[in-house]
Amino acid sequence: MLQIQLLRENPQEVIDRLKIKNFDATDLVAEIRQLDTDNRNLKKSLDDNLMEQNRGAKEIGMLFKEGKREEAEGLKARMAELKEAEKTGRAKLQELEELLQAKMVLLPNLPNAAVAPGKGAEDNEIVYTEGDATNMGPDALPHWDLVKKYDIIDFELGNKITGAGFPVYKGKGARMQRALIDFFLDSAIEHGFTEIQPPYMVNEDSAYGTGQLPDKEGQMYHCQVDNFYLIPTAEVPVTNIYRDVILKESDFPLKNCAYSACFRREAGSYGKDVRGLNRLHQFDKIEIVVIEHPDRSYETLEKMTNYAKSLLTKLGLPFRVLRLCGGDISFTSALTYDLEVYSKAQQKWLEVSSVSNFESYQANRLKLRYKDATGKTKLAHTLNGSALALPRVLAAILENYQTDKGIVVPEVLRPYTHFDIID
RNA sequence: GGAGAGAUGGCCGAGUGGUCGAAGGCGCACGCCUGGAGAGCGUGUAGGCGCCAAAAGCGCCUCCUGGGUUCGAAUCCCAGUCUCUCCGCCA
Repeated sequence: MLQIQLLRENPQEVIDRLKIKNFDATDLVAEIRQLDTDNRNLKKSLDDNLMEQNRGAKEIGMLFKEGKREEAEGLKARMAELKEAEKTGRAKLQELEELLQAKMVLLPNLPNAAVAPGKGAEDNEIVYTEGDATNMGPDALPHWDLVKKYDIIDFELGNKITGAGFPVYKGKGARMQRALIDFFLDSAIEHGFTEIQPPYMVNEDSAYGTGQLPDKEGQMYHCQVDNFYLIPTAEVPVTNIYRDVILKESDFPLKNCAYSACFRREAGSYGKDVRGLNRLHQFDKIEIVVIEHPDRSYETLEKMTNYAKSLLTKLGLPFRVLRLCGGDISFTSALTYDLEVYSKAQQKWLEVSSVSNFESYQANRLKLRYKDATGKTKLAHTLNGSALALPRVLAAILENYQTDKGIVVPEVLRPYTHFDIID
């Protein structure tokens, strides 16, 4: 959520910058400003009422003590009037506040100045490429054939047990998963991240705190009996650690990493992109989450992106980095880099990481703040990124490392897999 | 699942109708003291919102949450949530 002060002080800037995200905020901003004014006026009159009541109550106490009964009774009558006005004022204020809040969450985060305008994925800017992204011969198999050939992932079985999008990893497939998780976690720890094992279900407050609610409700699995949500990413529980927290400046940066299974309903995605490991309802991911001082968050974004890049380099996968354009960047992000690996058999770029700076947008909802040098409380900045999401990394490894003899395990993973080929 | 106890500031803990945003202690910060440290002494130490150009100042709200009683609620009543203990079940 944006800070309302921004709309008070500089509404035009908000409108202009949101244009980059192809979002026309003109009417919404006007509406919010009106609501905000009404809200403050009402609050003022309610406060005045309450002040009179507070004073009156004290006075009545005094009057009774002094034995001035009639005077006290007279005041009581006045109090009854005030109370009546208070009731209507309160109801109206609550209504206004809820409406204001509901409108505020409709405003996306402002994009950073580096975000280029654009319609969609095709307008993203390639800022870096690495490795050999040429295609393999016509004999190269896509991973959904490879996993059958070597019997390491069983989609049919997942179908039987649960449904589409819940694959079963078997034998060396399962061990590859475990190796990747360990490799990613160990690397993150080496880079100064603290490992967290979060809950896989969160309550409503947490889902709201990171912005999954009220918007993306349909994207999460909901456990209705207890009103819990299955996490779509570890970002949700890990960031919510800091909900309602006030940090010291010296606490920055807070660097956490977490492995978790992620659950996504993916309502509305069909077609060829969902084939094999490309899009699943349950998948594994290592997430890095950083809470940072506003002055340093962009520096940190670069570091996080570089860190994610280093993982792909070590795995020997060709990849590129995109700076997302206004049309493709998420609602809540100010600047996002996507990392895509090249899958030689599918002849396609696959997104394996997305690293974003949310600036204070998430922090505002989370009430995640810090005290600055002068003792003022201010909103912190939050950042997160995948480092990395497993299924597509695995898909790329399987495809790019296939040989006549089997799938060669990338060097860095061998200490974790304890085997060097899948055959 | 059954029975009971509880929820107060960063923490511990007092407070059962008004002068309580809240004693006292711990912690923390600053100052004095010291060669330095400790001890000791002193001062300060929640958050949100509004009025104000801003600071100062003033006002409102917050003692788990939401209602209620009352002129007045941390304190009384109702509902809910959470935590703890015991029993049962269980990886």
